[in-house]
Amino acid sequence: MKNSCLTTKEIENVLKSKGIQPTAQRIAVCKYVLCDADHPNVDEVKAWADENFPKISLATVYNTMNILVEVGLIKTLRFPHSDKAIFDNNTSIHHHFIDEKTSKIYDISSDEVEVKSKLSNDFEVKEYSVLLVGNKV
Amino acid sequence: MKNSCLTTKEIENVLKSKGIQPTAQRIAVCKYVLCDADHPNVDEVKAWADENFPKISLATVYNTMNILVEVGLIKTLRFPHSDKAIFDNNTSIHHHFIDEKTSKIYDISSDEVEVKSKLSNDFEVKEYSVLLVGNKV
DNA sequence: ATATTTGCAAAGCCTTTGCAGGGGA
DNA sequence: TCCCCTGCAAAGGCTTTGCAAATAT
Repeated sequence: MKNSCLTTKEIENVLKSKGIQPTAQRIAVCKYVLCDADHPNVDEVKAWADENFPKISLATVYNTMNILVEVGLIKTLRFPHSDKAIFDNNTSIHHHFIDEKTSKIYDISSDEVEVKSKLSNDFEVKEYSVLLVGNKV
Repeated sequence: MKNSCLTTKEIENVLKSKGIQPTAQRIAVCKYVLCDADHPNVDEVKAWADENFPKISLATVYNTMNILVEVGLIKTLRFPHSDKAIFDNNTSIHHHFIDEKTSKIYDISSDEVEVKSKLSNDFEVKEYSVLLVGNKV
């Protein structure tokens, strides 16, 4: 579940609307991260950028990902099986299934897994997500 | 939701039953981690051990935690807000609520949050847990 | 002209590893 | 005795930071 792919112009507008200067590096990263990427970590973003952009440093990739998280265009995920941050361009409520063997992450829609809270009112829930672990056949 | 506190003898037996040599350091760590600890990270385990045990190295703490995870006495958790591993001595199905402001983790029982999966059969779910984020008042 | 961003390298955490010394079976 | 465990220090992986040069407004 991703944003449909955006043109360069559209990415520029998205960034500007969030108060982010649309530099060439940031646009390049966004092209991948907001469109084609599927739960990438920083290495994957860097690898894609190295192939599709003249020059970008790892520091700039980190910097850009952090900015995108700050303005809410993407979210950071962390799962027990890895200490690397993983990024998700789907910022609405949904869940994740991780294949034990391959570590591949599958997005699971809210329709597919239903969560009913009976928590007392002193827990003000702002967001939630289910992590499912198992085998995908 | 924790194991009720165990005597040294009981911890020794637990470790032996898992094929782990009950050394003094391991017993000390277990006293904290299997009983009193509430979602500790390694630093907290080390700090506790420094106060309650003559001498233990950070490497041994890491080593012991990894062993406890391997034999299933505890589980590793990771949450988006921190890159540190967090350990949970409750190994049965339950959920977690994180207070946005304090980062305190609350255990949520399966009774309090119900999960219903409508996933197709090619997702073989072995375990699952819900992460809730918000404010605790 | 001014402020922001980039790239590089260094530094900072968290965690693992190598190895010599020590202790338990 | 032999093997495993511990502690220390070094190394490794991920991420952030400092700063000078380059770029954008």
